[in-house]
Amino acid sequence: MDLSERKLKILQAIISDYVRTAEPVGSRTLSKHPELGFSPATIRNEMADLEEMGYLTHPHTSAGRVPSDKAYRLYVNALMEKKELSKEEKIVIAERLRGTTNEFEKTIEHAASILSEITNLTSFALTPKKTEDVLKYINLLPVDEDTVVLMIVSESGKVSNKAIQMNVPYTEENLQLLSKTMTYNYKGKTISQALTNNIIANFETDIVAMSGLAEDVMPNFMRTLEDMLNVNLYMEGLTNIFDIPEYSDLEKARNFIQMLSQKEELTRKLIERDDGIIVTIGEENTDDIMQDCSLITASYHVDGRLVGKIGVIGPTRMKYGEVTSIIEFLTDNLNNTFKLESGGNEDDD
Amino acid sequence: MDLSERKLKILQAIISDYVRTAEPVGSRTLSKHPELGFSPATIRNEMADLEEMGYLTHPHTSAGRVPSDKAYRLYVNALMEKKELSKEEKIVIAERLRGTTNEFEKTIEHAASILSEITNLTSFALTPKKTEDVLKYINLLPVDEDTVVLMIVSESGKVSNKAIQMNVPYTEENLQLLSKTMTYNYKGKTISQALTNNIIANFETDIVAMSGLAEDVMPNFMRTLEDMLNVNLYMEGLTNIFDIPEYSDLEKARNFIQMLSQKEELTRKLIERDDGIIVTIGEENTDDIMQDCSLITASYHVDGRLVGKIGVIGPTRMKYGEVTSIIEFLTDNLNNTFKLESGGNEDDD
DNA sequence: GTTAGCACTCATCTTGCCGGAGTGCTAATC
DNA sequence: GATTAGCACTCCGGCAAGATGAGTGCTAAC
Repeated sequence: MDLSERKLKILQAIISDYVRTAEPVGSRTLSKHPELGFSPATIRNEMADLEEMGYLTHPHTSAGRVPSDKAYRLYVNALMEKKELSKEEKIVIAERLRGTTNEFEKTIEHAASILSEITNLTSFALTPKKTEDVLKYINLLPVDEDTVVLMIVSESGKVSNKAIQMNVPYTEENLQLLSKTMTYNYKGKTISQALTNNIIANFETDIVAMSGLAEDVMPNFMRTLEDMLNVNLYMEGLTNIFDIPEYSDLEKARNFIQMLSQKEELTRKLIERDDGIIVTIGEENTDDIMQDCSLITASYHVDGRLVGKIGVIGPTRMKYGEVTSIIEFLTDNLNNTFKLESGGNEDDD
Repeated sequence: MDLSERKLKILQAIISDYVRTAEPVGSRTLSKHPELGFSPATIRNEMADLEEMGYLTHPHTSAGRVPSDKAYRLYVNALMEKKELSKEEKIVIAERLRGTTNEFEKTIEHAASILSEITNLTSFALTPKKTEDVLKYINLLPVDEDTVVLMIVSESGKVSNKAIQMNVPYTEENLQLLSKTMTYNYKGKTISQALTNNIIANFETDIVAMSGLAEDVMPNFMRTLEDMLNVNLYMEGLTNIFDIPEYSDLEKARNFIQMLSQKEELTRKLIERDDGIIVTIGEENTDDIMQDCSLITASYHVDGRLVGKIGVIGPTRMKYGEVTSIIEFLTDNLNNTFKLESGGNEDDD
């Protein structure tokens, strides 16, 4: 059941009108489109067909047509033209992104805020999950009698640490030995590899004198590794939702904001999305609560290895072409930023 | 112009009714109050007086009376009874607070979430500003040829660090020397003292060999100290606002949420509030945007020295007595938690 | 000083009406 | 056979009129 050229044109016109105005589109309005030289009646017939095929719906008998999720899907897959950003726009975005401090987290946060400003949608950005980050250096430092600081440095320049309360007395020598052993065992391993490889077992047999020390240190080491995997979620333009007619209903606005307030859950959902630019439209979202939203996410890369996410969430009625172009440009930009300038010059915390 | 006993009683009844129902209170309703054995007409006269004195307002002629901010202020200062929490409530709260992991930040976050749940308002919590935190130990650690990790440990157990890209080559010996000098100079100083006391000047004259090193390190040291002063703002129950009749207007809800989205600004405002339980009602807030909100904040202490904030924000029509009692109990609880268990057992980040 | 009574005000809810936008169907037209 | 004009029909949204009811202010009586 292929769509005729004409049906496609009509569908496209309906989508573009509806996206612009948020009003159901009628046959008369459409017949005035320059590319559509047909009378309203003809268009009505075509629209009736399109409705039967599931591409359009009808809020009520005497209203115009509204695109269905299926129509948006078709649009995104086939009809949509990616809007190439103008030179000026590109410059503005690039400038604003570069204008930030060169702190990693701040740059990400800023990218989200730019995105929400340009698209007038709610945007978010997720810092990379450091599963693939490689351990470089582990050290244990004496602070006072019963406190030792564990420090872990990774290739990406991230430094993590934890103050450990020691239950057994330690000597500086033992501490150094343990540091070296740990570095020897874990250096070059990714965090996720390290997490599945607890070397405490070896200690217990190998070096009896250190087993007590290791028992104090290793659980903390593991927990710190886990902490290193934590990602930050930045969100911007939450109140943009109030400008969107679809959410002029208080109950809907509430649900939307409530959904976005559940940061842990949201983070989980965003992380598990595939890489690249992914568009999910309305019902395609597995989540009940997101059934009338569309979500566009993209991944950016740090050092070509760590993967973060950035994207927008908004009503199914959104400018898919424009938004994807912007996100694409933005992630390209981030990829470059984090390729060239990356190194140890980033911040912990 | 003192208020008669009777006027006070009437005012109190109006406030308690209005807080409960969110509806303007009429004379007939009031005359049915058990403590108010007067006819509606008498009460009307008194209400007219109270209105003249600025304690009541009138949405329109044929509506009941609504308390003004001035009335709430009087209520909070003199009329309100602090509601002593019941044993069960106390136990529930204490249990839930204790049930969290013993990570500092998580506990604070959890406290905010408990607070918003119990009060049905929007709550927030601010981690302590560490201005008064005392430096304990500073170390510089070689990582690779041009990377050094700066580590700062404070009395409160906070460990901060920063990977530094070195522009000049270093020797391990120099590094140690600099570490020691810095520790010697800064140990026992508070962060705010340290920030106003850049010792780089001394280096340039004293130890020429190290001046290059210090020039690389010191700016990073200062920046890290500044970072250590950053506080985290947790917010919970943002969508509770939608349950409050005052905010059933979309525009108002939007403004409220927009205000709370500006985290930096909000943080600043909260920090600069006085310690102890502070209630600001409606117009008392210096901020335009908060003129129809009331804000209740309290401070909690860590180690008796560092001060954090916790509180709620909601409509001026709120249960001041109940809320302040809850906040008081919660901060007492936090104070105890952070007095006994504090030490080095907290997390960075 | 207190209260009953009464006229008056004003918001809100209900109802009915009308206009406009848009549809579906049929018959005429190209 | 595809296209179009015409027309009856549907439904939403806005508006006005009227009814309702809560509450007030004032006056006069208790």
